[in-house]
Amino acid sequence: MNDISFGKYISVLYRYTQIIINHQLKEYGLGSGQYLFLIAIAKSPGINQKELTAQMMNDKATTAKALSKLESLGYIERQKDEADRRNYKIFLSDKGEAFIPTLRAILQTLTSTLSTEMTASEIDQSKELLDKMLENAIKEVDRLK
Amino acid sequence: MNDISFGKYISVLYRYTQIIINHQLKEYGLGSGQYLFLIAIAKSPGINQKELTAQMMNDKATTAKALSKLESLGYIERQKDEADRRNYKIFLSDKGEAFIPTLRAILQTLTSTLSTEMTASEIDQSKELLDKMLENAIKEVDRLK
DNA sequence: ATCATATAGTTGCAATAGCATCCTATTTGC
DNA sequence: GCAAATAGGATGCTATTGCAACTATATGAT
Repeated sequence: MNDISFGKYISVLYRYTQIIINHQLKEYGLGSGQYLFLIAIAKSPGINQKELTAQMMNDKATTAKALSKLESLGYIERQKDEADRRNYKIFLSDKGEAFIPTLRAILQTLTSTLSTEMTASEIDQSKELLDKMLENAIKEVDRLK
Repeated sequence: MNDISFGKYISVLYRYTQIIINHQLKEYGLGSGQYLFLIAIAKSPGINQKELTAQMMNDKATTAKALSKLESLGYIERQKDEADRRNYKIFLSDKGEAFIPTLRAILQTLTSTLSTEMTASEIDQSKELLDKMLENAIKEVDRLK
């Protein structure tokens, strides 16, 4: 009946959500590669790139590039950590702070869009199941490294 | 409790599954960008690129590039459709046919990995919920175009 | 029959992302 | 105290992907 593999579901869903988010962020000069970093920085002002990389679960190179773009667009500022000059402390700029509510609204809209015609309990279930799959994927990737 | 957005779940899960699949396909010269095409061609020998693009839900350029790679690696063959010389008919080569069982096993392993510690009914539910989200995403993307 | 339009596929470009490597600053071991 | 190892971050390269523009073939309206 439903013989579509998880691999395909995840791939298509990812690419489609990218298209939706890119479309909504375009007018702010941002793309799908940056918005999750803004959310994370808003939650933890002064965070460094290593911690951001861990939270975002990506490569440190990806973090560096996303932050470069956010900095050049004026959404964030990087301050050398004088206590350990290998680190930067990352903060939202005023422009970044001002954008956060808009961004949260955009993300809320995306969540609503994806969960159209789903009950609250189905939404919870979805997150739980995604969470389980993600945990399994993380363990497998750890095994590979 | 669980305030991770769908956007982040989907993004991380996609990237991690890519890492897993890339790792498993590496020894065959393939990457995550090609394997779903092989599955689709195995199911519909002689399919053309437009139909493949529709099934894969991606851009026709992505299809063209994936098929170029599969062809240069010897997994598929493209025959001009003499009835309409704009089309190619896509077939698996002998090498491609021979690889399909291996590929199916790899995908089965991925599915098993992702669904570790999930009951059969949770797996079904996951697919149903992914399916709903995907339908919603498709509708939204249609709206944007 | 001809010319406009539509369609299948290709190519160029840009964005995202991971891996490997490099650089500089810090820490550790002797 | 200094050499070696480690750590945070940057850079180069490659793969995947989407969009836009292009080519070549086919269809349709006049």
